[in-house]
Amino acid sequence: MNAPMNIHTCGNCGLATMCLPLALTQPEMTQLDGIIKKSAPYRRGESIFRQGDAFTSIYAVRAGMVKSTVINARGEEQITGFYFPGELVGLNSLHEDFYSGTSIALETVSVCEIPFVKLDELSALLPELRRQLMRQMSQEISDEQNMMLVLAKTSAEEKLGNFLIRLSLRFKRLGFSATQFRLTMSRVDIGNYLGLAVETVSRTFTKLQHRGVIKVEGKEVAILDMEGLACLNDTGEERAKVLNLV
Amino acid sequence: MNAPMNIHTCGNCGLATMCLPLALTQPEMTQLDGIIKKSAPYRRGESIFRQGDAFTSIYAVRAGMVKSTVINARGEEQITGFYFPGELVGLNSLHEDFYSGTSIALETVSVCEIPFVKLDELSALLPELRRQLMRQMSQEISDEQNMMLVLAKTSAEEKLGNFLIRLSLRFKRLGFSATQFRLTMSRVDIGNYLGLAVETVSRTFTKLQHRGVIKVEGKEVAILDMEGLACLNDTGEERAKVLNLV
DNA sequence: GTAAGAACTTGATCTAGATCAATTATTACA
DNA sequence: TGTAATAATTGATCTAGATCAAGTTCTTAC
Repeated sequence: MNAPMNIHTCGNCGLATMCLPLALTQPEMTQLDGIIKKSAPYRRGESIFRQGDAFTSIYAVRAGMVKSTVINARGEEQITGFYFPGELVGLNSLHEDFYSGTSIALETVSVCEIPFVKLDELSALLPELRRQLMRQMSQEISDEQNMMLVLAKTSAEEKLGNFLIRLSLRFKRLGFSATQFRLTMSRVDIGNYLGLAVETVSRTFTKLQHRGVIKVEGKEVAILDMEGLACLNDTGEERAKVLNLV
Repeated sequence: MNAPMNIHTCGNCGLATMCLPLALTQPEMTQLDGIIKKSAPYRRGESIFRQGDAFTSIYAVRAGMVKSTVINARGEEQITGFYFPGELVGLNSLHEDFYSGTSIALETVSVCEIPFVKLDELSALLPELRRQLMRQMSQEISDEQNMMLVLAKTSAEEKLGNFLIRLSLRFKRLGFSATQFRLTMSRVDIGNYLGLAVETVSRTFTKLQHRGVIKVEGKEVAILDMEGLACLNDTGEERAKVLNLV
């Protein structure tokens, strides 16, 4: 009974089952805890690390939402992803000596800082830790490929629909409502991420609302017809055309 | 002197320095060789694995070029990437029990099949192998984020320019000419990958040629002005407007 | 509580690139 | 070596979404 309850550890973290400690035994979790650095929470707009900083650690989000951005060839900021609690930030940088992007808190955010050298060493000893790290990297590759599909192939409606559904799934995984949630990011951020002008994002929200698929009130979104939101492409598109234009 | 020279091993592979064996010692390479399965080369159009197959192995490309595809929500095939010799295919699937996409040989292709369970076990013993695997995964995350930028933000010209430059860099890395190469993939494939109609790909090739930035003859491409190709966005765009319209 | 600035919405117009259609090159195969 | 079949180019037209412009609503700080 040495560890007071108010100290945050992997063992008492509700996210353990969707984060690195997944499948670790108690003593293994303690080992992982041993290398994790805690830090003061970040406030809205603060950066956890910045593009070009020396790469030292990856970060597990513990509370709040984080956005990742890079500066593109044109010098504009481009959002490459949003990260929820239980997700790892910085995995795109460990092949280099510096962070290849900037991570910014979208609200008050707590993270676990995991020095990569130590994580790598520990992953030699703990097979489940190693495998979970790889799985999370693989998952990120997979997610990004999915995002590439969306960006390359789909209309504004489908992009936004897909975006909302993915948010919904992640809220659900965290134990929140899958059908009603608050968007942490601005319309500008959404447009930036989806490759759409802000105006288009706004108009598309309105359009989907008129169609009865969602209900929007500022940042509050309710998904009324999950099925419909998922099928804005084939039947949905056709049905919409029929309903609106004939 | 037991191993005959004509047997392919990591030790005598020219790609070793840009593939998993990077930084391994000779005996370590031999260990890695021990788990790698060789197979007959694949012919153009043949699949190395298919979406939905049980996930068992990742593959290192040894010769030829491979494309990765997935079937999207609309049931259409979408290309998620092209893989050169020295690159790993299948990293996006190791968080699941089945392959999340299909890999197809674009020409005659040789691969090294690496059973993942064995690779994982070996990576516990060989720190440099483990780190290189992670680096290659991280590199892929990074590349895909870059691709997301391109898809989300840029014009047809910039997309194609970026595509050609990335091909160029990879040919160069393999010791081939960075300024003159043969496109292995069709215009349809390029369009599919970049989110453009075939016609637009074709027209954009023509446009870039007229501008003197590249020279195209069917599948043969020569980059005449690398700088210009890289800057189709800012100055390039402006200059082009001035030259063409005023 | 309110003023100033963000963030968001809506409307009007313009354009890059999709789509449709036809022609010309390549490739593959008998 | 000739001929389908396939791939690539070019032209004409159409449209989704960008851009420009003008409100409106929400935040935040004093």
